Amino acid sequence: MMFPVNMEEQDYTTYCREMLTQLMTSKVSKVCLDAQELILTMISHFSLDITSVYNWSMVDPKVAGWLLNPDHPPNTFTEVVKMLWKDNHQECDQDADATTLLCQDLSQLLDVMELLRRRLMDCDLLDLYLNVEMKLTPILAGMEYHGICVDPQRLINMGDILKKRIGMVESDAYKSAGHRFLLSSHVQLRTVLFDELHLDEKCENRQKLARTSVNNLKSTSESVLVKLQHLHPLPKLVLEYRKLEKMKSTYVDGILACIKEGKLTATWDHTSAATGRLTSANPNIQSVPKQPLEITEASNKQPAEGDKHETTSLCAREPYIAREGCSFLAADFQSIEFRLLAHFSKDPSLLKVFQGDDKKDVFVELTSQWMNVPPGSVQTTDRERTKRVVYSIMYGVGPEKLATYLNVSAAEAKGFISSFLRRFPGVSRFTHKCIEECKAKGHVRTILKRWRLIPNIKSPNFFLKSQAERQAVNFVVQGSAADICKLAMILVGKQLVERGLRARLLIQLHDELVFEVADEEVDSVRGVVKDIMQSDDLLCDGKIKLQVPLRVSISVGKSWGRMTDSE
DNA sequence: TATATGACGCTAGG
DNA sequence: CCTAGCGTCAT
Repeated sequence: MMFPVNMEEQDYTTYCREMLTQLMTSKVSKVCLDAQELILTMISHFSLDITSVYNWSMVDPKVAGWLLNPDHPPNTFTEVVKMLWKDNHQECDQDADATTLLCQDLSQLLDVMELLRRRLMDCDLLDLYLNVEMKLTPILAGMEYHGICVDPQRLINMGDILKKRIGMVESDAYKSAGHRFLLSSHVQLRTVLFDELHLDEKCENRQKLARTSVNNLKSTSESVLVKLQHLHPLPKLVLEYRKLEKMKSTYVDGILACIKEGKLTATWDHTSAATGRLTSANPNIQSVPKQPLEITEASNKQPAEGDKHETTSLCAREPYIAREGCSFLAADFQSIEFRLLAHFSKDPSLLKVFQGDDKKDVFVELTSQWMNVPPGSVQTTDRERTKRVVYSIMYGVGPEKLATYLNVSAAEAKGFISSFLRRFPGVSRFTHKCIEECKAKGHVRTILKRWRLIPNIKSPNFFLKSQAERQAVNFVVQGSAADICKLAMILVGKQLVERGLRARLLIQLHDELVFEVADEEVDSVRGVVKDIMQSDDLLCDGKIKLQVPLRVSISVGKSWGRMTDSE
């Protein structure tokens, strides 16, 4: 590349912008470590329009390394080199000189990428790499650049309300425990609950209380406190304290700390989830609570009237506001993981649940099929239970954990699972197929051939082997859903640009996309987004056929906390 | 004595 | 099942 020296600064910037833009849109292969960061830098530095970077294409060695070994992605170029080198010459493992030399010489970048390309090809991952992952990179850079507007004053107000309430709950907790202690410390709480108050011994019909996973100590988690809350006032107070504290520390103070120049800019990480999902950090915007937190605020105006309480509802998503003249538009794949389970299992009864009327509630339909009762007479509790059972099977969790979710005995939970699997035998066939495939090949694959290596599938250790089996099944479902959502991001992005619509993707919540849209274009964008996400062509121009239709629900609002369904 | 780091437990989202 | 992030507690 040539850079002229005798140029005015403005001309120079223009020159660089033009040249780099031409380079980026050219057919020449460009290898770039951390391509997402480069694109973001270029957008900011040259004030480029996001839409102009969507067709940039580069290849990034780190993303390639992650696809090849998603559980241990390389974090630096050195690690990429090590990864290739280790696998190619396993015998001469200890020769560090060659490695460091290779890393220092960036002229090796092309060779490394060529090696990676060959490995991707051999592993049948090249198509996924070039046509999905690398096309996603500019979209992620755009999301980082765009950011989200947050009203800091709203957050500060929420923080004040929370602080007041936390103080009250704290003093109530000290009273009921009989002394002060660090309420946020699970270690101290454990001694108070079990050594001082002996609540575990008083527990009704000797329910099994959860243990901590590493040290096998008595747990103080939510499921335990729920079981203890009728024996003593303290557990309930701790539960409330934790909810308030979580909200304040993570979703008020934590978010406030991430606001820069009036907007929230999260980092979107392409390679940190082994399942192929995206993650966001600083802040993790994917975990901002959906459900509002109900708090009872003691009225301080009329203390004479005694027990007057006001209940306030705090919604963590409320302070997220669309820019002037814009609205948020959220598009949500309805129970996509469950639909994929039906697709993979090919179970006729399960498939039937997703065919026909879109307005039907799938969990009501499923409960009806399972229990042999008409959909009209399915109870809400039965519906919830069905949902839990389905997700437990998909996640591969055993009867013990399902029992804690449902608050029933392990034997009952086991009964639900086996009854479900008897009624929908395709599901068992699918899970067994996953496990067998994994045993035979050492890995499993998603619908777009993304893979995960699971060596523990042959472990002699029962716990490790069982965990590996759950991971194998879960990866196929969760990873395939991630694949489909990535395709949606790419195709919707492309279509919006082609139609010249002013809609920008802000957030991806695994099975949901949130856009910011100019008010006058909401209707057009809604149409485009829904059509594409529900289209049979979404999966590689229809080359891959799903056994079930995908359904998308749309909601629109000025605040992320107040979104209303929209046909 | 003061502060940095890593393991652990818990909980928000999906 | 898999993420991020906050808080304790030991080192």
